[in-house]
Amino acid sequence: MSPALEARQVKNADDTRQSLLEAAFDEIHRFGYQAASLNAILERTGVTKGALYHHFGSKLALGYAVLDQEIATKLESTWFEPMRRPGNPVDILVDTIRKAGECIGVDEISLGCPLNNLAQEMSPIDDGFRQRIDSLYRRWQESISDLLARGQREGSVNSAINVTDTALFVLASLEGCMSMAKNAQSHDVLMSCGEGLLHYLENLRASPENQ
Amino acid sequence: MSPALEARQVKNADDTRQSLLEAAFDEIHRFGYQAASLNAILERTGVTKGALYHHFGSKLALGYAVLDQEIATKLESTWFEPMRRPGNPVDILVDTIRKAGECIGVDEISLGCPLNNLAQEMSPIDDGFRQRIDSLYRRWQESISDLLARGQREGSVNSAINVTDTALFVLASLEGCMSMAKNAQSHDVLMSCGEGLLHYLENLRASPENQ
DNA sequence: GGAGACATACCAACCAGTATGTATGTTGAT
DNA sequence: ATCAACATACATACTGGTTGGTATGTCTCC
Repeated sequence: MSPALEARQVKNADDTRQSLLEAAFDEIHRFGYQAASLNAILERTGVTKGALYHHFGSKLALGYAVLDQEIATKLESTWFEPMRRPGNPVDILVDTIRKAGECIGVDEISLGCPLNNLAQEMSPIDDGFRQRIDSLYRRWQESISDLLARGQREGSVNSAINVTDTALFVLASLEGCMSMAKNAQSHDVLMSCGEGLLHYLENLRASPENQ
Repeated sequence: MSPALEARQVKNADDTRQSLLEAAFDEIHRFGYQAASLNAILERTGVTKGALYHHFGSKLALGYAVLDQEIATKLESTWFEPMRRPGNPVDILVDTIRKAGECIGVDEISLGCPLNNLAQEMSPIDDGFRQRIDSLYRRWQESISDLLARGQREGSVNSAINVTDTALFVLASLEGCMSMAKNAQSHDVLMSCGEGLLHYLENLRASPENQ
């Protein structure tokens, strides 16, 4: 009975913590970190300020936790994990990008990529944010470069390209396309900009005579 | 004597206004629009709050003025104007990008592109900002697509590409490269990411047999 | 004497953060 | 088995500081 009670209490505490993280993610996604209001987060969750400061020592700690937990897990499931699956690397890259682009709503488009939002806002003014964002971008870049490197070993990706630099450019273009679509608030812009990226990716395939 | 005195007074007023615009640009560039402090701007310029509200009706009006005047003129001189000059279009594009990348300091890199910063922060929460930013991006895209279209007419650019979509992707990649470099706070990242873009631009040239 | 170009003093709203209180367990000694 | 001591997980009320904005006064130039 003791472990059951303990489990229930712990789960309730974890629930409040999680609901705070989710509300904070949304608030930050909408207004940015600096303009995010703790009071607004508390109002939406029904949690009190005492509870918030029990779980997170400061607004900064809450922001870091949003990055480390909410944003990192979202990236893992929609980008990193699909890219580890077997298959033709360029096909996988194209599929992952296309799938991410297709299943996104107009409201999500206009809110933009949460990671890029935080990067643009916080990296120049807080090194804690910057380093956390940097490590996530590095993992993202590595997911792509690992994929391309495998393609080179298997002969499906042009062996002349530098996979590290190419992965960086692909990631930059990806974020750039989302930025343009965000400001235009247009799914069409995302798609026609994405077409440019997909066209670039096709050029990465090994030319037939080399295969 | 009368016109001279008038000129001096008018010039003083214009000077105040201009120094407010410049300080506001810098403050917004550093901290974003929402976190930009009017008091900080006043402190740096030595202008009083009464003077600020004499020239600008609100913080929003000041923000719009920074976009319409400061940012727009900077874009014109470093991007739009060079692209209207005669010469091989792809060469011009490459030169303009390379030149912009070379003469930028590390501190400017970590502050990022002022237009992109404002776009990411403000476009979802204020339509006045969004529309102004959108029109600037459209002019930027047009500068590029006009250049590419001229190249197609002159036979130096691959006639198969859609110049509008290509210009959009080039612009997106450009902003993406600057975003990655901003977060990495690294000139090297800007350069190696920019190499990816320049490599893409080379593919836009008309293939020899078609010339 | 009236308009342009400020200067000074002030205000209500909001912000992150804190001090204090409390209800509910958990634990260890008797 | 019971009770004191302690810890967790909050809840309430408050504080000092900052924010954008305004009301009013002043000085100069035409």
